Amino acid sequence: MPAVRRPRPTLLDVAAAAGVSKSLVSLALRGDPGVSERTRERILAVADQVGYRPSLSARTLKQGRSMLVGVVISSLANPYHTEIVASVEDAAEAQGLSVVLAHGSRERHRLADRVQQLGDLGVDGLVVVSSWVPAEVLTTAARRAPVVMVGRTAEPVPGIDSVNNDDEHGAALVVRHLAAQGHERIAHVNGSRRPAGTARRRGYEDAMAAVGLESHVRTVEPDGVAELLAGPGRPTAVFARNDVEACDVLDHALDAGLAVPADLAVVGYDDTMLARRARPRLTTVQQQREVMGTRAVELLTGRLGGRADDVHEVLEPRLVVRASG
Amino acid sequence: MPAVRRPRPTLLDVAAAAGVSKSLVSLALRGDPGVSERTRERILAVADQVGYRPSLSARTLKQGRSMLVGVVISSLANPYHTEIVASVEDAAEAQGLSVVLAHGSRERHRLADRVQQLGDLGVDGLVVVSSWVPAEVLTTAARRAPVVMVGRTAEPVPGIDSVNNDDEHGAALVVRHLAAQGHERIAHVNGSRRPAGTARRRGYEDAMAAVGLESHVRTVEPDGVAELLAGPGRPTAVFARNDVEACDVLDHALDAGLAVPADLAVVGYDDTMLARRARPRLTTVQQQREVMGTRAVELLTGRLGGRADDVHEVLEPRLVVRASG
DNA sequence: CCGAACTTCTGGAACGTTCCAGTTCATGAG
DNA sequence: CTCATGAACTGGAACGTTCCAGAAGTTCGG
Repeated sequence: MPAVRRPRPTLLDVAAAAGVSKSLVSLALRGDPGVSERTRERILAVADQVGYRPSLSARTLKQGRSMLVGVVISSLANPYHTEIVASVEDAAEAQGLSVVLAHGSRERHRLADRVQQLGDLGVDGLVVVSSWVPAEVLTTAARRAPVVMVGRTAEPVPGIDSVNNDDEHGAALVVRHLAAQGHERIAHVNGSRRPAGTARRRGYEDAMAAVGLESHVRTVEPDGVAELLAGPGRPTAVFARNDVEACDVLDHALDAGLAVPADLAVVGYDDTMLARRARPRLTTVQQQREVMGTRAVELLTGRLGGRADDVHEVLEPRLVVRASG
Repeated sequence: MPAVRRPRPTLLDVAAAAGVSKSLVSLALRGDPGVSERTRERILAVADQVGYRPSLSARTLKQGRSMLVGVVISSLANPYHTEIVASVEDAAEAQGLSVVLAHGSRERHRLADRVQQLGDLGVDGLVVVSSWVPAEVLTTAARRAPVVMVGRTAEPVPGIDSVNNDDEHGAALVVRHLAAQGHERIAHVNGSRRPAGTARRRGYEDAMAAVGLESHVRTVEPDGVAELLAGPGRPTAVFARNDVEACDVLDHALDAGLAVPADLAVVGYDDTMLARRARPRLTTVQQQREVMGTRAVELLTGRLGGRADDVHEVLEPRLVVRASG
């Protein structure tokens, strides 16, 4: 099989083979009612037989829309992000939109490049699952197609919608849960200066104060965990800013010979598959991921329908209590 | 900021604003040497100022190529797949190609749809990171753009190149390693009927025979692990077909009160981040993932350069010994 | 001072669609 | 028999690029 790559057949080829005009082929393939049953069938058969496939570039160029939603994600390694992507995809598909994914790991400018690239491709909307994209890049992109930030909302950017969970509230849920179990020395592991991290830290601090534990507030960087668990006044509970870091805490606890949750309660955030795999199973905060995807796509179509005012959707997170604390 | 979406500026708009012809703008933006320095700078400035961005649909339509590589992946949840994608992306970028990703989880036909879709989009090459795509879909796709299967190679498909590791050999490495440590009752957990699973099973069986342990060959489905570890003649070592299932084995060992590796050695396959996170750290088989991406892109460009014969690249896997066995 | 050679720029055709304005032809009302 | 109606189909323009052939303008050897 020599795998000869000849120029792909076009509408004209199909038209010639079927003995009709290109316009009629176009109409038939798109299921236009004004084509007689007999001819439609014949055209479909011919198209199939010559292996015709439409050119999305040509269609996009002519129609000015692509029926494509671009999704930009900063890392494929973070299950939280990828799980959101899946929910966006399901929602888009339900609207007859297809999703193309781009990820720009490592450097920040690569992410920005990918946003532009998807824009150049002609997507009808853009979902950004990362707070790591400069605001001006988003604003520029939004001149051509609506943009929604999902899951990792940065400061609101004018003209850009967002869907997120209430990180402060989620953190408060954790603190109240731990406090209710009698924990007082509740530490927080959080090395992030980005919006979600900041909000969770603030939620932790405020909630600690609200339950009268402000004197026990103690926030450490991820690489300070070993030290945190070694000291004499070590905490009885640790709330980590996400599941990944919670797993690291579990790991350190194991090294330090601490039983979880007997000696140390550990709680994460995001309810990713890491939480469901960890031993003991991780107590964590669940965001409504499927709702996120659905709402994101709704916001896009809303913009395409002409809505001009910004919408910032905030979903209520839910505490999932498992074995770790 | 009302986020008004006006029609994007085109070459003609830039040309008008700069007082030159559209052709010259095109040349200037693409860095053609036949444009005088002065004019180029002026054009670039104007383009920037009106916010011009090229239309990839128009360019692809005219040029017949998109400088895009499509990557199709069956699941974002499998770290093995996503880590391959990252390596493909790096390699493509180094060649001036951009990557668009599509994933079709769940049903098989969705995956096939995404392959077609990327083809319709006009990608110059397709990398399929999944053995779950029907051969005839690949063959059809290959008529328009070269296709390479990576990492989960199915039976060779005529006209389709592939890059994979030697699963049989990898399995043999594991068996030899365990046997050398004195293990005899080495069981195999493998519920996959797909090519990689089958090859690893065969590699396990053959290697067991080669070290004189054919009487201890015992292969179980993933849901038979609890039973496997409970019985009286339980194995002293388990080789799982991938890291995910190895982690499940670790989980069951914990439930059964077995110490790893003292009571039970556990070995995985793929060397994903799961192996690096598990406790104890998982002994596993590493495939040369970066090489995979590079070779995959090389195979694509080779085809684009006119190569007609199929290439099936087989990389040698490497055993990574960690704490679990 | 002619024209060759080069540099710099331009206009139009083409890529594969969609869409609009028609055209053709049969049907049936008057 | 005529003409309006509608069903079925067609031709050409347009979308935003690229690319080719060629048009200006400039330089320079003879």
